[in-house]
Amino acid sequence: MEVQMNLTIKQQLGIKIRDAVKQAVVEGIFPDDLLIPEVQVESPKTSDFGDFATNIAFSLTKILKKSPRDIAIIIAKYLEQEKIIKKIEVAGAGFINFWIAEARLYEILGEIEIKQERYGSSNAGQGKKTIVEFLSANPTGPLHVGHGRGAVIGDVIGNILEFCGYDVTREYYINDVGNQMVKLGASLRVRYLELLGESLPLPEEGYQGEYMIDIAKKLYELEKDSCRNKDVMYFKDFAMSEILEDIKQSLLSFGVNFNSWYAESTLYQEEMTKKVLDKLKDMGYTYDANGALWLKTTAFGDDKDRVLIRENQIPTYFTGDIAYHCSKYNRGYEILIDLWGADHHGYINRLKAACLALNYPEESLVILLYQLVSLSRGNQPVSMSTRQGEFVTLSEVIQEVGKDAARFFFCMRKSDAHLDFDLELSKRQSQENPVYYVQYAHARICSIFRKAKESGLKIKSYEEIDLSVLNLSEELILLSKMSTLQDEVSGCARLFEPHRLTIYLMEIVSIFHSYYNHQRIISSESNLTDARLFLINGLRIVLRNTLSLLGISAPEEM
RNA sequence: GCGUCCGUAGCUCAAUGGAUAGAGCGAUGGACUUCGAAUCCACAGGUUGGAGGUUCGAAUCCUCUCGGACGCACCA
Repeated sequence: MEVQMNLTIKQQLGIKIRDAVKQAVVEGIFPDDLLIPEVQVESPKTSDFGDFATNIAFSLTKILKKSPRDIAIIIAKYLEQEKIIKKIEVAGAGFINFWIAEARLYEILGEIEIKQERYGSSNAGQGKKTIVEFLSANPTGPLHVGHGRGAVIGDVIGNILEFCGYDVTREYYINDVGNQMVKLGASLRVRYLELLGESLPLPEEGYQGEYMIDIAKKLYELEKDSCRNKDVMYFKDFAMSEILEDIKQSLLSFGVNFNSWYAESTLYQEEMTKKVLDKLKDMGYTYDANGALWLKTTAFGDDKDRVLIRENQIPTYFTGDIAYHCSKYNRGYEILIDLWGADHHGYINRLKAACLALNYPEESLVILLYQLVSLSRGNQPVSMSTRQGEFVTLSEVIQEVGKDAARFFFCMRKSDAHLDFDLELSKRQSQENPVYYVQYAHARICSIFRKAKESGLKIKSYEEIDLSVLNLSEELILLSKMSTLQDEVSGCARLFEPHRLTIYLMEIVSIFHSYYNHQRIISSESNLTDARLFLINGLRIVLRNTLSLLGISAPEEM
């Protein structure tokens, strides 16, 4: 069998199953006009049900008016001779279970040897220009733990899409315009004047956090008392650039890399906002009422119309956001992915409505939500108000539990589920955190190779090794699991669900640990040793590639 | 009041509409003279909040209901 470079085993099976159904049609066993449903090939939950399984018979029962079991038997008959299938079985009410031929499983190792760090990648995205906008936390304070979740999910989605062949930009939208920024400047001004001996009250809803005092001290060190008469805008600019610098630093230590920072103020400088407003007016989707300018978002599925320009003639945040999304389209992006905290969900319809009004294709804008993180320390809830300055910063958490553990933790959960981050628990369990379970497997494999090297063993190439000695069920299960990496990654990309990768890792690593505890990799049988070393080297690459998508290190020693 | 999301083992969470609902933590009992015990093995733990419905089949979809989180601005 030649090394199959393009299709995964799962994909191959899907095609063969479809062909089998077609063949049954050709031979008149199934009716000519049969509409073949999409073939679903799944990894069964237990290996008793084989390497893969399909439920195709169930989806045909209604059309064919036969029992699923009878249909399964018919289809299975056409697949018996397939070379990649070792054993086929009709089970349960009509599942078809497949065991894959060893020779096909061994090819996985050949494919890994060739592809190395690209193993698991694909070209599903066909280079489509994609922009993932995430985090976009207001530059009014340091990032807190809650931000960590959005940062990691966005970052990993970016990695996954890239690995699937999309041309990805990660962008941070900086809200540097508006009332809150004025309050930020005013708050700094008060803190600065305090240092000069003038005591003033903080502004209403000002920023009370201690970091503002630090920033004031820094300003004082640089400028002494020369800013006494500067206006609020001056203080705003200083505070914002300090805070942004701090945010960038936190992200760097968290392994999150944005390659684009887009300031809201740019939209006004480039008159994007005005252009968009004109366009919406020309299209007849706006009207005046109560002294304000409104957009008829209700015509596109929103609950109520929304204000574009307030009575005081200042555009709303919404207007800026429409212009911002136009700018993404204008910059040539075909797929726009926005990742928002779930507290913004009420905003979705409004933005989608605006993009529809401007004739952008509906499916090109994907808005993803992640549920907020509630923080607790033991049973005590911890407040996370930026304004009042009570929060645990992301940097502190990274320092306490480590980048890898924090990233893994945030990725373990489905993003639309609430997440309770218990600081006590995460610290207490830090040594037993699942991330170590995965990393330990990688380190263990590396350790075996150090041992092998000491004994003068080398990794031979795919061509040189007799892999047929790998015939234990654990070895075959491991291989079949390794074969699904690309399927897993593209599933994550399709559904925007990065947490599947952590689950994949846990599953495959648990097979490995068990295997390791029961079998010796390096033994006196040299053929077996060569083959097993080659097997775990392939696994090492699978682990490394998956961890790298998650932005988690794959240590050689721990 | 309206809307969105969530409710699964003691705890934190998995499970494309599929087979006997699974992991980890925690509890209990075992496994290092041998490639790393951050591991493995065994055992226990459930009316998937509740009630109806849809169908070959529901934790998943629909309706109602109970609990929780978050939204419902001419704030950002």
